[in-house]
Amino acid sequence: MHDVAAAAGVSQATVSLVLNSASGSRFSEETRKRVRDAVNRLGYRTNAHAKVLREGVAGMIGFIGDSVASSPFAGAIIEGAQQRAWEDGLLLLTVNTGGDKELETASLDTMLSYKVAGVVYGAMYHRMLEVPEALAGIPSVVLNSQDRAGRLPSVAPDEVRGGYVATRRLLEAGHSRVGLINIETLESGLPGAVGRYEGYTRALEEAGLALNPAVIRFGAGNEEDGYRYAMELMTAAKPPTAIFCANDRTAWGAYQAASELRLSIPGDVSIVGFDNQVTLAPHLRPGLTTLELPFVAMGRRAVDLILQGAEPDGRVELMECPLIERNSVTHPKEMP
Amino acid sequence: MHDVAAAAGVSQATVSLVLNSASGSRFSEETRKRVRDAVNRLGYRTNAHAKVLREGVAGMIGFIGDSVASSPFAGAIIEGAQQRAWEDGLLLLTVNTGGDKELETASLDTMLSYKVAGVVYGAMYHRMLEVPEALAGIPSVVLNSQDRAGRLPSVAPDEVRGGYVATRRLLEAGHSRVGLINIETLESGLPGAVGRYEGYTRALEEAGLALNPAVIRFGAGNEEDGYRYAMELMTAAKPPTAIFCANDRTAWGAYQAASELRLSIPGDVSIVGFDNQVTLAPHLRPGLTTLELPFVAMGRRAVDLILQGAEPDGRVELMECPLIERNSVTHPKEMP
DNA sequence: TGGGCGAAGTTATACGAATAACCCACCAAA
DNA sequence: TTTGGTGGGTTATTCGTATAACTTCGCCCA
Repeated sequence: MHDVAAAAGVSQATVSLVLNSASGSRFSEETRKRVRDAVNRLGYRTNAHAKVLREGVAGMIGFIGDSVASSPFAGAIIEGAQQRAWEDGLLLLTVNTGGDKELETASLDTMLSYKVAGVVYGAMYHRMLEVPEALAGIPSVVLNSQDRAGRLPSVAPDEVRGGYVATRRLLEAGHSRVGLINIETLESGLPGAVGRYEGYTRALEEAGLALNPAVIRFGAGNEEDGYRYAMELMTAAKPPTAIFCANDRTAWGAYQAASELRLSIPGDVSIVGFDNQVTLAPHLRPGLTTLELPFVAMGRRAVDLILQGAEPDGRVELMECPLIERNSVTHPKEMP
Repeated sequence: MHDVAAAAGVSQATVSLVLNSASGSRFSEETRKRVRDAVNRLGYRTNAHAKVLREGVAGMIGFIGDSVASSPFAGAIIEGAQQRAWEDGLLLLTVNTGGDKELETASLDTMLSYKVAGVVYGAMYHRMLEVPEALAGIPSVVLNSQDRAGRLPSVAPDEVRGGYVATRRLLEAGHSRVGLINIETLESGLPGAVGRYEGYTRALEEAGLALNPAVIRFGAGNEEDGYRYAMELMTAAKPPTAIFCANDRTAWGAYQAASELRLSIPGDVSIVGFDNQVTLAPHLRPGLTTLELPFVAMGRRAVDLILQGAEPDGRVELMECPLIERNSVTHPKEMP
């Protein structure tokens, strides 16, 4: 900057003031031009560290994730966060801890050294987690999970509403025997599993239908169990006419079962999934109607909160999972 | 740091020297202890910006990607890069441009303001690309792609060798009629498509087999085309006994065709894929034998090069794609 | 007796920018 | 003539750290 000043024949302070033009038309147009020319000529770029040193806070937001970047889908979370950050001219300082607590502490420490404006603590899948104490010191929010201690604000998908919407979609198509292949809830206590189940029961209840254990199964959330339980359900005496699979992989398994039983989807059985996995849902035949986890929106929202100062008020913001219509749902074949 | 100095009853310089202990046993053990105690008591953390300001270069590496973070698989590239960077205590400053050139320029500019030690310019899939000029100024490497201008060093998968290994795997199992469903090469010029094809032809040649256009197809690399062309190949007069599908999605399509034709994999036809997509390859039945794109290794290697200074020597480092054995390959049914 | 030396610290300065406070010339109004 | 205001700058200081250069003290040896 001193070089620029010299080249423009003014003082360093003038250069700074002109560049940040905070002070309106404090300087003559001619001087301003000389400064700008010199800047371009010398290819000057302001040193961000000097700036931060003076101002106290950096134009960076820390992002700590367990394995977010390498997870096939949750990566979109980073994209959302980064988009939002950039809208305010901030960059993301990212770390994938892979669950390594030591790395987590150390990298968080480094981030704090860099005076990040805040920290997003993201998780690969929705759960309750322990957050590092050091986060208490600066604006921070838990993303795609919730702070077990209930202190930091969290942003997470609205699983209950998701389960409700999925089920309603089937009910409104005219189905009354709606099966469910969920992820095991009790042991895992996963908000996704618990919430989707709750949404399912709520929708049935609201429609005046009784919960029927005969058409409900709990599995591991993979295609094996999807296959196995769909097989069970569809070969039973009174098979359901529609199944809500609490994730897309389970739905894939159900597709395989249907194919093996020579049942058509959605002709013989309608299916709704959950997750909208881009490598799967659009490519199944027929395309899978499913709910999308709003990763990008959640990422954006988390940074939003940081930029607003993110008090540790323990609030949990649940974001809606949009229904993605494809072709796996229709009305039941015959209304018995 | 001045506070720490005051608390320990020494000068700021002493604190700095003790903390960086570069000067060996310059200070008495007692003084060192007093300093360390004061540091802990006050929860002092060195200000990274002041440090960078003095030293000129930051402990950060920039990562610019087109859509790497949001791509379901290439995200692993970031993980590798970050792992390697952290081994030297550096953090990653990441940006996803989504192809937006303006954002790219602007964020790169910001990174340079932050005096990053280098920049990794990563791509979602292997191709030739234009790199921003500003990269010329600092150590930088192109990752999972190549610099069209041939200036920056690149790290990319060895597609030719991958195609060769895949094909050899089938030849060594005893197949002599090995089909290929590749991605269209001519128009796209994609290194992946071109390279895998070359590897295929090389393996056949080496085995003394003639290239047989009747068992070769070029598609879009999706499951539709995989299905269609596998159908064509397997219903022909002399069907191949094995097919190398140049990506996993194509292989998935081939599985569907086989299923429809009531052909068993690998009993009636062996299949090798490419990509080792974690959401797909292990979940197909039978598990798909395929080649893995070495994302983590490539990410690591790119940062390695940066840390070594990464001269713009235009070198291209090709990294081997490991063969992932599952259950889609066996020897041909009968040797005609 | 004084010079040399090592141990243990301290002082002073630079890194690059932002900004409060000051300065000076010139003009208008009293 | 004095006072005051204003346009157009400049000077000096601050942020937090690293480190070269210097100081001080005690001890040993010629």
